[in-house]
Amino acid sequence: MPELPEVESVRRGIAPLVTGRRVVGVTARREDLRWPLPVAEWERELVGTRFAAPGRRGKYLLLFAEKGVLILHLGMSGTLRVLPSATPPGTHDHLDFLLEGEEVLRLRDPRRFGAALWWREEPARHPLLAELGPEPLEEGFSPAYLYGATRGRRTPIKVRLMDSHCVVGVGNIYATEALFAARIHPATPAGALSRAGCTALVRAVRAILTAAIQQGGTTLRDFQRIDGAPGYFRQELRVYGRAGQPCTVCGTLIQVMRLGQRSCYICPLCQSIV
DNA sequence: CCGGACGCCTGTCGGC
DNA sequence: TGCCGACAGGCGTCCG
Repeated sequence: MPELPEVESVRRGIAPLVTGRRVVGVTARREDLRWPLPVAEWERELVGTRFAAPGRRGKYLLLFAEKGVLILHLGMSGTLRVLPSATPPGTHDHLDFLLEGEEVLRLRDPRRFGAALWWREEPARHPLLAELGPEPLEEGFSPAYLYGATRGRRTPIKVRLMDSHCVVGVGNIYATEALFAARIHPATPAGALSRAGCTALVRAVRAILTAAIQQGGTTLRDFQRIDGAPGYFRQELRVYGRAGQPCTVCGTLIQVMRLGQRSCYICPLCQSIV
Protein backbone atom coordinates (compact mmCIF):
# COMPACT_ATOMS: atom_id res chain seq x y z
CA MET A 1 0.00 0.00 0.00
CA PRO A 2 1.96 2.95 1.18
CA GLU A 3 4.86 4.19 -0.83
CA LEU A 4 7.04 7.15 0.04
CA PRO A 5 4.37 9.86 -0.44
CA GLU A 6 1.89 8.03 1.78
CA VAL A 7 4.46 7.42 4.50
CA GLU A 8 5.63 11.02 4.30
CA SER A 9 2.02 12.20 4.60
CA VAL A 10 1.62 10.07 7.69
CA ARG A 11 4.86 11.43 9.13
CA ARG A 12 3.74 14.99 8.61
CA GLY A 13 0.35 14.18 10.04
CA ILE A 14 1.58 12.61 13.25
CA ALA A 15 4.44 15.07 13.82
CA PRO A 16 2.39 17.68 15.70
CA LEU A 17 0.45 14.96 17.52
CA VAL A 18 3.33 12.90 18.91
CA THR A 19 6.28 15.28 19.22
CA GLY A 20 7.05 15.90 22.89
CA ARG A 21 4.21 13.60 23.90
CA ARG A 22 4.70 11.02 26.65
CA VAL A 23 3.85 7.37 26.04
CA VAL A 24 1.90 6.01 28.99
CA GLY A 25 1.15 2.48 27.82
CA VAL A 26 1.28 -0.13 25.06
CA THR A 27 -1.49 -2.52 24.05
CA ALA A 28 -0.85 -5.27 21.50
CA ARG A 29 -3.89 -7.30 20.48
CA ARG A 30 -1.89 -9.36 18.03
CA GLU A 31 1.85 -9.67 18.15
CA ASP A 32 2.40 -11.58 14.93
CA LEU A 33 2.92 -8.92 12.31
CA ARG A 34 5.79 -9.33 9.85
CA TRP A 35 7.98 -9.91 12.88
CA PRO A 36 6.90 -10.49 16.49
CA LEU A 37 6.25 -7.23 18.32
CA PRO A 38 8.85 -6.44 21.01
CA VAL A 39 6.18 -5.56 23.55
CA ALA A 40 8.29 -6.26 26.65
CA GLU A 41 11.05 -3.98 25.39
CA TRP A 42 8.58 -1.19 24.71
CA GLU A 43 7.18 -1.55 28.19
CA ARG A 44 10.68 -1.35 29.65
CA GLU A 45 12.21 1.34 27.46
CA LEU A 46 9.48 3.33 25.74
CA VAL A 47 6.63 3.63 28.21
CA GLY A 48 7.17 6.60 30.48
CA THR A 49 9.32 8.47 27.96
CA ARG A 50 8.51 11.05 25.29
CA PHE A 51 8.56 10.94 21.50
CA ALA A 52 10.73 13.44 19.65
CA ALA A 53 9.97 14.66 16.11
CA PRO A 54 9.29 11.70 13.79
CA GLY A 55 11.54 10.93 10.85
CA ARG A 56 11.36 8.73 7.78
CA ARG A 57 13.77 6.56 5.82
CA GLY A 58 12.26 5.25 2.60
CA LYS A 59 9.01 3.64 3.63
CA TYR A 60 10.06 3.30 7.27
CA LEU A 61 8.64 5.71 9.83
CA LEU A 62 11.03 6.54 12.65
CA LEU A 63 9.51 7.53 15.97
CA PHE A 64 12.46 8.64 18.04
CA ALA A 65 12.14 8.31 21.78
CA GLU A 66 14.57 8.79 24.66
CA LYS A 67 16.05 5.30 24.82
CA GLY A 68 15.56 4.09 21.28
CA VAL A 69 13.61 4.49 18.09
CA LEU A 70 10.30 2.89 17.20
CA ILE A 71 10.58 1.77 13.57
CA LEU A 72 7.24 1.33 11.80
CA HIS A 73 6.55 -0.09 8.34
CA LEU A 74 3.00 -0.08 7.01
CA GLY A 75 3.46 -3.02 4.64
CA MET A 76 0.67 -3.27 2.07
CA SER A 77 -2.31 -2.38 4.19
CA GLY A 78 -1.16 -0.49 7.26
CA THR A 79 -2.66 2.75 8.53
CA LEU A 80 -1.78 4.86 11.55
CA ARG A 81 -4.30 7.02 13.38
CA VAL A 82 -4.30 9.20 16.45
CA LEU A 83 -7.65 8.78 18.17
CA PRO A 84 -9.34 9.37 21.51
CA SER A 85 -8.22 6.51 23.73
CA ALA A 86 -11.82 5.42 24.30
CA THR A 87 -12.27 4.62 20.59
CA PRO A 88 -13.11 0.90 20.38
CA PRO A 89 -10.54 -1.02 18.31
CA GLY A 90 -11.56 -2.75 15.08
CA THR A 91 -10.67 -6.29 14.04
CA HIS A 92 -7.32 -5.35 12.54
CA ASP A 93 -6.27 -2.69 15.03
CA HIS A 94 -3.33 -4.67 16.36
CA LEU A 95 -1.25 -2.17 18.26
CA ASP A 96 -1.87 0.93 20.43
CA PHE A 97 0.59 3.36 21.96
CA LEU A 98 -1.30 5.18 24.66
CA LEU A 99 -0.35 8.84 24.81
CA GLU A 100 -0.76 11.20 27.70
CA GLY A 101 -3.91 13.26 27.25
CA GLU A 102 -6.29 10.35 26.59
CA GLU A 103 -5.23 9.69 23.02
CA VAL A 104 -3.85 6.66 21.28
CA LEU A 105 -1.51 6.11 18.34
CA ARG A 106 -3.16 3.10 16.69
CA LEU A 107 -1.78 0.78 14.01
CA ARG A 108 -4.27 -1.03 11.81
CA ASP A 109 -2.93 -3.64 9.39
CA PRO A 110 -5.33 -6.23 7.97
CA ARG A 111 -2.71 -8.21 6.06
CA ARG A 112 -0.08 -7.96 8.78
CA PHE A 113 2.77 -7.40 6.31
CA GLY A 114 3.74 -4.37 8.34
CA ALA A 115 6.30 -4.17 11.11
CA ALA A 116 6.88 -2.41 14.40
CA LEU A 117 10.40 -2.69 15.80
CA TRP A 118 12.56 -1.26 18.53
CA TRP A 119 16.16 -0.17 17.96
CA ARG A 120 18.63 1.41 20.36
CA GLU A 121 21.21 2.73 17.90
CA GLU A 122 21.29 4.97 14.88
CA PRO A 123 18.47 3.90 12.53
CA ALA A 124 21.01 3.64 9.71
CA ARG A 125 22.70 0.81 11.61
CA HIS A 126 19.57 -1.32 11.68
CA PRO A 127 20.00 -4.36 9.40
CA LEU A 128 16.80 -3.51 7.48
CA LEU A 129 17.94 0.06 6.83
CA ALA A 130 21.68 -0.28 6.50
CA GLU A 131 21.74 -1.34 2.85
CA LEU A 132 19.07 1.02 1.54
CA GLY A 133 19.71 3.20 -1.50
CA PRO A 134 19.44 6.99 -1.56
CA GLU A 135 16.31 8.99 -0.86
CA PRO A 136 14.72 9.88 -4.21
CA LEU A 137 14.15 13.51 -3.22
CA GLU A 138 17.71 14.06 -2.02
CA GLU A 139 20.83 14.82 -4.01
CA GLY A 140 22.20 11.31 -3.84
CA PHE A 141 19.58 10.21 -6.36
CA SER A 142 21.24 11.94 -9.29
CA PRO A 143 21.27 10.98 -12.97
CA ALA A 144 24.91 9.96 -12.56
CA TYR A 145 24.03 7.78 -9.58
CA LEU A 146 21.18 6.06 -11.42
CA TYR A 147 23.36 5.53 -14.46
CA GLY A 148 25.92 3.78 -12.28
CA ALA A 149 23.29 1.83 -10.38
CA THR A 150 21.89 0.36 -13.59
CA ARG A 151 25.11 -0.60 -15.42
CA GLY A 152 25.36 -4.28 -16.15
CA ARG A 153 21.78 -4.95 -15.03
CA ARG A 154 19.59 -6.96 -17.32
CA THR A 155 16.57 -6.71 -15.04
CA PRO A 156 13.72 -4.47 -16.27
CA ILE A 157 14.17 -0.84 -15.31
CA LYS A 158 10.84 -0.88 -13.47
CA VAL A 159 11.98 -3.74 -11.26
CA ARG A 160 15.28 -1.96 -10.59
CA LEU A 161 13.45 1.26 -9.73
CA MET A 162 11.34 -0.62 -7.18
CA ASP A 163 14.42 -2.20 -5.58
CA SER A 164 15.08 -0.34 -2.33
CA HIS A 165 18.78 -1.05 -2.64
CA CYS A 166 18.77 1.13 -5.76
CA VAL A 167 16.49 3.91 -4.51
CA VAL A 168 14.02 3.87 -1.62
CA GLY A 169 10.32 4.61 -1.49
CA VAL A 170 9.31 3.94 -5.09
CA GLY A 171 6.64 1.23 -5.24
CA ASN A 172 4.39 -0.08 -7.96
CA ILE A 173 2.21 2.99 -8.46
CA TYR A 174 4.95 5.60 -8.62
CA ALA A 175 7.39 3.46 -10.62
CA THR A 176 4.62 2.92 -13.16
CA GLU A 177 3.73 6.61 -13.30
CA ALA A 178 7.34 7.83 -13.40
CA LEU A 179 8.20 5.56 -16.33
CA PHE A 180 5.19 6.88 -18.22
CA ALA A 181 6.19 10.47 -17.47
CA ALA A 182 9.74 9.75 -18.63
CA ARG A 183 8.37 7.93 -21.73
CA ILE A 184 10.48 4.88 -20.92
CA HIS A 185 9.21 1.35 -21.52
CA PRO A 186 9.19 -0.44 -18.13
CA ALA A 187 10.63 -3.66 -19.59
CA THR A 188 13.74 -1.90 -20.89
CA PRO A 189 16.81 -3.66 -19.46
CA ALA A 190 18.09 -1.32 -16.75
CA GLY A 191 21.61 -1.40 -18.14
CA ALA A 192 20.38 -0.23 -21.54
CA LEU A 193 19.23 3.14 -20.20
CA SER A 194 21.21 6.02 -21.67
CA ARG A 195 22.45 8.94 -19.61
CA ALA A 196 19.60 10.99 -21.05
CA GLY A 197 17.16 8.27 -20.06
CA CYS A 198 18.51 8.30 -16.51
CA THR A 199 18.18 12.06 -16.37
CA ALA A 200 14.59 11.93 -17.55
CA LEU A 201 13.75 9.17 -15.11
CA VAL A 202 15.31 10.90 -12.10
CA ARG A 203 13.40 14.03 -12.99
CA ALA A 204 10.14 12.12 -13.41
CA VAL A 205 10.49 10.21 -10.14
CA ARG A 206 11.14 13.45 -8.27
CA ALA A 207 8.27 15.29 -9.91
CA ILE A 208 5.77 12.49 -9.36
CA LEU A 209 6.72 11.92 -5.72
CA THR A 210 6.70 15.63 -4.95
CA ALA A 211 3.28 16.09 -6.51
CA ALA A 212 1.95 13.01 -4.72
CA ILE A 213 3.18 14.25 -1.34
CA GLN A 214 1.45 17.53 -2.04
CA GLN A 215 -1.82 15.65 -2.60
CA GLY A 216 -1.41 13.62 0.59
CA GLY A 217 -0.51 10.43 -1.31
CA THR A 218 -2.69 8.04 -3.30
CA THR A 219 -5.68 6.20 -1.88
CA LEU A 220 -6.70 3.22 -4.01
CA ARG A 221 -8.80 1.50 -1.39
CA ASP A 222 -7.70 1.61 2.23
CA PHE A 223 -4.94 4.15 2.68
CA GLN A 224 -5.87 6.84 5.18
CA ARG A 225 -4.01 9.87 6.41
CA ILE A 226 -3.68 10.38 10.11
CA ASP A 227 -7.06 12.08 10.33
CA GLY A 228 -8.74 9.39 8.23
CA ALA A 229 -8.79 11.48 5.04
CA PRO A 230 -7.73 9.82 1.76
CA GLY A 231 -4.81 10.91 -0.43
CA TYR A 232 -5.91 12.74 -3.56
CA PHE A 233 -3.15 11.84 -6.01
CA ARG A 234 -5.34 9.08 -7.42
CA GLN A 235 -6.96 11.63 -9.71
CA GLU A 236 -3.54 12.48 -11.14
CA LEU A 237 -2.70 8.89 -12.12
CA ARG A 238 -2.06 8.72 -15.87
CA VAL A 239 -1.61 4.99 -16.41
CA TYR A 240 -1.78 3.05 -13.13
CA GLY A 241 -5.03 1.08 -13.00
CA ARG A 242 -6.21 2.52 -16.34
CA ALA A 243 -6.01 -0.57 -18.58
CA GLY A 244 -8.26 -0.22 -21.61
CA GLN A 245 -8.67 3.52 -21.18
CA PRO A 246 -7.17 6.05 -23.59
CA CYS A 247 -3.73 7.51 -22.94
CA THR A 248 -4.13 11.10 -21.81
CA VAL A 249 -1.35 12.13 -24.20
CA CYS A 250 -2.02 10.23 -27.44
CA GLY A 251 -5.31 8.39 -27.00
CA THR A 252 -3.84 4.91 -27.49
CA LEU A 253 -5.43 2.37 -25.14
CA ILE A 254 -3.43 1.70 -21.97
CA GLN A 255 -2.19 -1.89 -21.65
CA VAL A 256 -1.40 -4.07 -18.63
CA MET A 257 1.54 -6.41 -18.40
CA ARG A 258 3.28 -8.38 -15.64
CA LEU A 259 6.81 -7.45 -14.63
CA GLY A 260 8.49 -9.01 -11.64
CA GLN A 261 5.17 -10.50 -10.51
CA ARG A 262 3.57 -7.04 -10.37
CA SER A 263 1.04 -5.41 -12.66
CA CYS A 264 2.44 -2.72 -14.88
CA TYR A 265 0.51 -0.28 -17.03
CA ILE A 266 1.90 1.30 -20.16
CA CYS A 267 1.01 3.42 -23.13
CA PRO A 268 2.51 1.30 -25.91
CA LEU A 269 2.91 4.34 -28.15
CA CYS A 270 4.35 6.89 -25.70
CA GLN A 271 6.77 4.62 -23.87
CA SER A 272 9.58 3.67 -26.21
CA ILE A 273 12.51 5.82 -25.17
CA VAL A 274 15.70 4.21 -23.90
C1' DC B 1 26.73 -11.61 -7.36
C1' DC B 2 22.44 -11.69 -10.05
C1' DG B 3 17.74 -12.56 -11.31
C1' DG B 4 13.50 -14.79 -10.61
C1' DA B 5 10.00 -16.97 -7.78
C1' DC B 6 7.75 -17.68 -3.44
C1' DG B 7 5.57 -16.74 0.88
C1' DC B 8 3.54 -14.10 4.32
C1' DC B 9 -2.10 -12.63 5.23
C1' DT B 10 -6.82 -10.82 4.61
C1' DG B 11 -10.16 -8.74 1.71
C1' DT B 12 -12.40 -7.88 -2.60
C1' DC B 13 -13.91 -8.52 -7.10
C1' DG B 14 -15.16 -10.79 -11.43
C1' DG B 15 -16.70 -14.88 -13.63
C1' DC B 16 -19.24 -18.99 -13.67
C1' DT C 1 -26.67 -16.68 -4.18
C1' DG C 2 -22.23 -19.11 -3.57
C1' DC C 3 -17.82 -20.66 -4.71
C1' DC C 4 -13.10 -20.13 -6.71
C1' DG C 5 -9.28 -18.01 -8.53
C1' DA C 6 -6.83 -13.86 -9.31
C1' DC C 7 -5.23 -9.92 -7.53
C1' DA C 8 -3.88 -6.01 -4.19
C1' DG C 9 0.12 0.00 -2.57
C1' DG C 10 5.88 -4.69 0.08
C1' DC C 11 9.82 -7.15 0.82
C1' DG C 12 12.86 -10.79 2.97
C1' DT C 13 14.43 -15.19 1.67
C1' DC C 14 15.62 -18.99 -1.04
C1' DC C 15 17.14 -21.24 -5.15
C1' DG C 16 19.57 -21.97 -9.55
